[in-house]
Amino acid sequence: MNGSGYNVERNDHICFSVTQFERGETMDRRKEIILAATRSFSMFGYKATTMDQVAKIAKVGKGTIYTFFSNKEELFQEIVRSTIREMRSEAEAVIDPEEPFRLKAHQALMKMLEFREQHALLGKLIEEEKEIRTQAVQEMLLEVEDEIVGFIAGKLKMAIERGEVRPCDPKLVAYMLFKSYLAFVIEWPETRGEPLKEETIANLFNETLFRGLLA
Amino acid sequence: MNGSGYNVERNDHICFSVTQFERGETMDRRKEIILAATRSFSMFGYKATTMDQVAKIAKVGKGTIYTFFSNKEELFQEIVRSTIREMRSEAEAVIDPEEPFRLKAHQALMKMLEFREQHALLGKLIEEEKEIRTQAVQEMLLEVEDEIVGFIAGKLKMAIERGEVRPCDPKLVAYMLFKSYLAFVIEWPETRGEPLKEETIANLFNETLFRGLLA
DNA sequence: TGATTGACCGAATCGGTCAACTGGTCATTA
DNA sequence: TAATGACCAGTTGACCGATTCGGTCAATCA
Repeated sequence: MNGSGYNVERNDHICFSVTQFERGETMDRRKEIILAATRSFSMFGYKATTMDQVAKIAKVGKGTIYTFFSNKEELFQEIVRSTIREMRSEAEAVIDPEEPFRLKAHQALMKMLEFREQHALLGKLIEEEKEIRTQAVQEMLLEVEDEIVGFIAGKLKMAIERGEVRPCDPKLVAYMLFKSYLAFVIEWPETRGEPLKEETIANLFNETLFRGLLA
Repeated sequence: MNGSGYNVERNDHICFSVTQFERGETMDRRKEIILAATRSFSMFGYKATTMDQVAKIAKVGKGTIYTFFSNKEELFQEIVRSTIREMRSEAEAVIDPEEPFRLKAHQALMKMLEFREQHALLGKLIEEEKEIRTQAVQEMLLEVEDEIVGFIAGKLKMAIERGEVRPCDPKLVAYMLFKSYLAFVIEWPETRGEPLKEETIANLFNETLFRGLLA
């Protein structure tokens, strides 16, 4: 653990021989495994994904997986965490500190809505947590929620200090934003059939919550 | 079905003899059954409530229940629907048309938070749907969601026409209000341990969403 | 005579068992 | 020496008899 909010794994077990590393073979194997596992987790969920299956799709022996990841759960965590890291850095990248709060919020939201594949993974995991309550999935989703809510809350806190946003409890508002986002992106399509247009969702947030937050 | 949004059952099977009806005995039996079933559904949920149990609590023979309700699911629907009707009329009662939108919204929200404490039924059903996915409960909760979202959307539409609320898609905003409400009332206590104070929730809504909706 | 009842029935559910599967290891291989 | 897949122990879920439950109806009651 470090103080930045991310868990940085101790990767002692990843020790490349120079030749292999130079030829890029080891990284390819690792990447293939992650790619295969990501696809399988997205399609079948955590529990229904077998390590044999991952090995087969990645075209490696099962034992090879265990030279990179100490067990199934760690492979899973690595995938979900790097997904979240990627989303976070893209969000940061799209936020221009010079712009007003509402525009920044709108742009960040639009950027998040672009992550279709990542949404597919999270959607599958949420489904699995609802239907079979896999413990590893439950724990991971809680971590994801904390991570995202914490991120949003941090941004809100700064905006409040800058006087751009009226004083409020950033944690609660961030929680509301996150849950509303999930409701529209994941739950609405499930019960109402058709997913909402990205623009529709972004405009809705912009015209209600983002507007209501302004100082 | 009729057009008003409620299902009005064809009650051909309820034919009172004049004497019994005058003595109020038939209505008492029906009420006792509904009371017993409401208590049992609230305490144990739909699946764990047996018809023998309901008959015992209501102090009637099991067969008597089937003279009023054609099966367990219909009894259940009758109870949930009348609970929703009650919620609806309590909400209507607390809304003073003369008051400004934000105050009405705030008061209705407070009333709902209060209602929830007195009526454990819906909370129990949400718990059951999450834990054992009883189909009858799932279907009923979807109907409840539609009913409530429709109700809120109607109020919003009127407020928009009155010029009190800025133009927006009432269905989407109502959905967001409903889902946020559930997030704070049901999910927050589950993952964060302590439930939020009613006042905290109501103020949060008031200071963000309700404010953002104003024309 | 018509309302009420609870014993009864078939269907659904439960708990217990065991074969099949899965995560993880490690001796063998190239 | 990195990669592998046969192998092992622990877990799972398909299967099955026993039990419970929703719903019926002939007998009872007022």
